[in-house]
Amino acid sequence: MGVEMRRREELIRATILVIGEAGSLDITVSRIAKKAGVSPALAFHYFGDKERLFLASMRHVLRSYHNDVVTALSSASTPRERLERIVHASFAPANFHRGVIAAWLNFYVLAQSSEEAHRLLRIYHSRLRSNFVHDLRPLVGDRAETVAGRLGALIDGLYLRLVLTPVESAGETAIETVLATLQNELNAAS
Amino acid sequence: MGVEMRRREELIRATILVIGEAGSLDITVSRIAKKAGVSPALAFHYFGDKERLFLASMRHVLRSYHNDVVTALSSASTPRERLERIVHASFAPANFHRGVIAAWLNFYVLAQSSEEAHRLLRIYHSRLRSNFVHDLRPLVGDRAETVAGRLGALIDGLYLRLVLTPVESAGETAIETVLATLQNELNAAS
DNA sequence: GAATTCTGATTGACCGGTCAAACAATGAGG
DNA sequence: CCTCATTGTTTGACCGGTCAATCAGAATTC
Repeated sequence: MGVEMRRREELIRATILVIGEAGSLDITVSRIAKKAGVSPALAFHYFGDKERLFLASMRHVLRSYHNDVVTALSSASTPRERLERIVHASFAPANFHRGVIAAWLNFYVLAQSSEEAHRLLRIYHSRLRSNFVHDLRPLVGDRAETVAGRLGALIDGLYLRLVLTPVESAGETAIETVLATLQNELNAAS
Repeated sequence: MGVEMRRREELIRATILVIGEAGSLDITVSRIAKKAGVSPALAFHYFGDKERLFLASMRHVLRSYHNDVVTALSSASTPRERLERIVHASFAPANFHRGVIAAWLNFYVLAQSSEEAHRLLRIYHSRLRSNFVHDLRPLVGDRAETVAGRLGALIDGLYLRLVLTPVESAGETAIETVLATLQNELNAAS
């Protein structure tokens, strides 16, 4: 039983790596399988088709990010502190590997033609939004929705630009940017 | 001589349309040619290969955006007014068609594997940045660079989310968002 | 009739997906 | 212990289809 799981994880890991190398979804299942040390047929056996393999990989990324956020929030008390934790988690090192960023970008592309990808992406958006809103409410009142939307867009935009400049310190800079914008919004609300 | 130009423009227009329909670059030259009312071979004759056709289309989009900005700036006087014009131009209706947005998104994807796409994208980034910096300098002094980066990332992020929710009024909302963020930054600087 | 514009036909390579069968692990019956 | 059957795991070989790119030459223009 454990064999199947190990193979699935191996293939998912390989998928992210190969997407990082290619920068796009224009990759072959053979290449992924080779990186996973397995025959292409096995990938089809476990995942059905190429799209499902990619979606499984993306679900893995999403779950990982979600866990980071939950963990970060568990030890925070004040709304302000919780907001900062969310921002930090959003730019955690685990999300900063080439493959993960490239996968995100291509996830947006796929969301335009795949119903399932679209669904998953909306879940991510609404989770992020609701996390923000929950802790913004006590600080900015009914502007919480608006501010949450802005911060979410800013985070996505910063990631988008990261695709081009994979600098090591970019994570810290991005965090500062979002936190400064948050601070501006808090000032504006008072 | 005018024939070649007309065909090129027709093919570029068709390329943007087809990208909009598919949401990705995973499209065939045949499909583009058919939409342009021309044989696939002609597309190869004029553009050499598929990538060059797409890059030409993207150059067209970039040039069009640049013209919008220049026009908008020509009739603005104060720095504040100029900044607002840039933001408005960035969300001008011409950029709001499905195809253009999808092309932008896939442009980022291609920039990871195509040197030329990467180059073009950097040009766009540095132009936008320098436009912003020029008019931010008198308003926020040496924070101009930082603020310009933030606004640029925010614009890109808003576009990214537009891919998912092609609402008509999204343009107005996006403009308000960026202008509000700008206002916050101006307040913070004083 | 020369130059330009354009196409139909073709090709050669590649790739997603299938399938039948080999191989390994487990365990029940003797 | 040793069959032997059952189930899960894995692969090599293969196929149908697609598509970018080519090319020789037809149509059109000047």
